[in-house]
Amino acid sequence: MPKEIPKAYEPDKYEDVIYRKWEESGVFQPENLKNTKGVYCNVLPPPNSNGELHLGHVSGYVVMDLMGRYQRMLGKKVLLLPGKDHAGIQTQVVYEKKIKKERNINRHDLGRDKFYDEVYDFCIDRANYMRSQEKKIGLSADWDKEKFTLDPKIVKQVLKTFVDMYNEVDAQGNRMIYRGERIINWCPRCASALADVEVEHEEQQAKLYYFTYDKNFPILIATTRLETKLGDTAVAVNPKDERYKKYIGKIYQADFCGVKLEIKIIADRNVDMKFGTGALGVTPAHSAIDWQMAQENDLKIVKVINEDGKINKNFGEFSGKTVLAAREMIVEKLKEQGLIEKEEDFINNLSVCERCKTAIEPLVSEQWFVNVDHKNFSLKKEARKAIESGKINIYPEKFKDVMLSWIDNVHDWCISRQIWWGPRIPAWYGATINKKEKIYVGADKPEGNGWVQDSDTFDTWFSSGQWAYTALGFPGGDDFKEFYPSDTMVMGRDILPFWAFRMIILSLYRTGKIPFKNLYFTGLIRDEKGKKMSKSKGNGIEPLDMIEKYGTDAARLSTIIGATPGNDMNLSEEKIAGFRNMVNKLWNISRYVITNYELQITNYELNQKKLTSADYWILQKMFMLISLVTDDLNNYQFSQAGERLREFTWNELADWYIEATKFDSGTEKNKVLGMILRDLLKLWHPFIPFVTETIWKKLSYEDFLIISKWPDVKCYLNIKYAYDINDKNSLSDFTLVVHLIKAIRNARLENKIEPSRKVKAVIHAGECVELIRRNESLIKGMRTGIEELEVKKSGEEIVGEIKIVVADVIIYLIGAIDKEKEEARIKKEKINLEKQIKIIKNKLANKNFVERAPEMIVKQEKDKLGRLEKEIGELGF
RNA sequence: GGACGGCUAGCUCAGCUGGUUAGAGCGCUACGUUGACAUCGUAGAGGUCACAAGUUCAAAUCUUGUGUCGUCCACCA
Repeated sequence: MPKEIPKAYEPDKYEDVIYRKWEESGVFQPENLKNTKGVYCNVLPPPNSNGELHLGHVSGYVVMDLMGRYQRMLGKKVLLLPGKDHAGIQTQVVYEKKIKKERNINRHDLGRDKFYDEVYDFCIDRANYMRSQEKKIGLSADWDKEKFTLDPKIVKQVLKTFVDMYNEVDAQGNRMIYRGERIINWCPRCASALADVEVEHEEQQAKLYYFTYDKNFPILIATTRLETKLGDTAVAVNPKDERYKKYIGKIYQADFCGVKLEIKIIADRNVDMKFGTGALGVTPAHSAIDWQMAQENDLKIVKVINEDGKINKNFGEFSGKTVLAAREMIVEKLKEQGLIEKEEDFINNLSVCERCKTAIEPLVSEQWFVNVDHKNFSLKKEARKAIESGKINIYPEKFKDVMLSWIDNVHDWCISRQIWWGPRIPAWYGATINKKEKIYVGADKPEGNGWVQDSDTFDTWFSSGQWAYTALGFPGGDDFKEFYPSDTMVMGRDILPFWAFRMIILSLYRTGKIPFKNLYFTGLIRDEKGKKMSKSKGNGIEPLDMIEKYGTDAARLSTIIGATPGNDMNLSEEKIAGFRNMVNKLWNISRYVITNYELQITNYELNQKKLTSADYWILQKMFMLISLVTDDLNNYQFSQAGERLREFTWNELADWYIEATKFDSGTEKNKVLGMILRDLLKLWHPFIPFVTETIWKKLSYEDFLIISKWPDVKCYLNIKYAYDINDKNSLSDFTLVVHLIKAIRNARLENKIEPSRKVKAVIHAGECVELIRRNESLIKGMRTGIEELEVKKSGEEIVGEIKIVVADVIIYLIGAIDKEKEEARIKKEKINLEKQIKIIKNKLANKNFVERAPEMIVKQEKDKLGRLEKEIGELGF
């Protein structure tokens, strides 16, 4: 056994080496695992391969890796399947910025094909870098199977889904995927349509204008967007509004700043009578609600704003102007004519593009949509069923309701994007015959000439939404057959509507099965003040910097301990440093044990006659720890499991048991310590794989810790304890010794006895006399400063000395009293005891309590009162 | 407007299905080079568990209401 171990754990000396050895040994490949029972699979969320890993990725991967390692140790055939996402719009935005900055060009300068090729290379490059980061954090994934969303086999399936859904036609001829002119969210900068979920809302200060179209128009209306009024075809009022009832149904011709409008007055119950003037100018082409009204009232739809964010043709002097310029011109003109009655400051919600934060223009455009409530197969209803029935288990549970309410409110999903990066929609348009457009939808280009492919690409979530099965090699792949549906899916709570929902609906449609059995949401990681981390604010913590500084294990712990599932967590560098200390503590415990003992690592046959109080105690604690941590992990209580492990390692093992071994005379230490260290390393391994594997190696085990078997409580149960180890309230001998030692230390400090000063102690131990005698060396050795110890069953009260009472045991410290300080200490003790006694007496004086509370509880209180009164009596009150 | 979540020690948070003297880590105070660890040890101080009412023998824990901060959804023309 090696005896030379460095004082401090230095992660960078071991991490890369160990990771490489794991990889080389093939343990990340499920096929290489021996004697497995059952399978476990987690299809890892593919990060967008256009940047680098941030803390959010890390915290998610740590959870997944933790679960994967745990399941592997349970003996399952474990597959953690990694991948990368091409991330349509986001990557295009990133790359456009890059070429603008580096080469001062835009994508049109390159042309579609060249642009695509460059972005592809860029993604591969980023993917390589990000993979190295994923390895750095210890992810035990099967890299041989890594997938990319643009892998031909995967794209083929994505296109097939599109074709299948297009060909899904109900009795009325409605397709599940259809092309149509509808109002959509348009990002002028990305020059693309966006799905509803890709739009964010930001509050902004705006002006609300009260105006009429011309001097003959009878109704005053309010708007913030005067320029869109060029496309108004109606004015809507609430049907109950007495002010406007008489106008409903009438049609007015108006001259709005030189543009002829035909305005119909319509009634709609959604109009808020209290807002503005209670009358709303309806612009069907540029507002979702108005568009809806236009459908219901058969209104004309006049497009005002173009895809480039400028005013459409046919609007005279306004045509070609930007939205803002047109607005100013109209304000000017209306003012000249005295048609603006007033302007009000007003805060409204501006819609912006989730990716580039540009203001969204709602506009009518021809796009591809998924009908989420199709008659042949209602995606939303099927998804609801899968979740409600519990086939998909959502954790934490509160997200089940979030998911369901989201499902209920979902609209048809716009899946076409006018960008270049990503798989193209497999639709071809033929030469027009008889002015009717010919369309062909199919995976491959149709026969014949003149077919032109749709220039749009897919919403990236249409592709990543199929990841759960495409990544596993659907339909024929072995992994798909063996591992689908996967066991766990982990993602940040922010992408529930984007990803979780889409994966569920698309998987149900394509495979007829749920994509995964358990869906676990993590919270978001924020800075120490609870602010969102962002590069521009400079408050982000770079995971790789932290790993370099404190080690991967510390970084992993910092994202696990203190995190409540689904709740956001604040993280600071100090916190990570704290966990570095934790890792180092474990290192030093091991260092001490390894260098001081010839540890048994194979034979744990204990000679129970030789076990000491401390031995029994730590074995019991270990038994409890294994049971509880196992339960915690089975219930996704990672933080709690981590805290238990820290508590055991630091406060029980290091502070008490290891300290005790320095004075304890037991002969079984090499076996007990061998068992404890072995199992402790196993329990810690899923959390902090590197340091545990490093120590494991120093223990000269043949196999890697990563493929060792999860601890079994059986060997702890075989020990004959003097008390019930399943009862966590039962006091072991050692617990009393701990209380005694703490009380002695406290009394010394309170009496200001110099730490170096040795004293004599006399103990009147009553029934505990044998127990105290057995543990004499501990009581003397463990920083109590006791040199001479006299243990008796009972004796005369020793007056004028420090007197400590713990349960039935009385300790006198001889010749060290500081009268004043001792009095103060006793007084404090007394107040404390009295407080407790009072509480219990009050309870017992309450007739209702004694009568109605369970007998157990009443007895507990009575016993406690007896004990406390005895103690307080001993102290002389 | 709808919903959800937080509000517990100076800070970050645990406290599940009601019964503990309300806990942890960091920070703070005092002391300490004791044979792994100063990335350490020992001992402390510090909280009307946001507020109010209710249920109960018993409430940080359950119910209702209020306040406050935050998040999401819808949407404000």
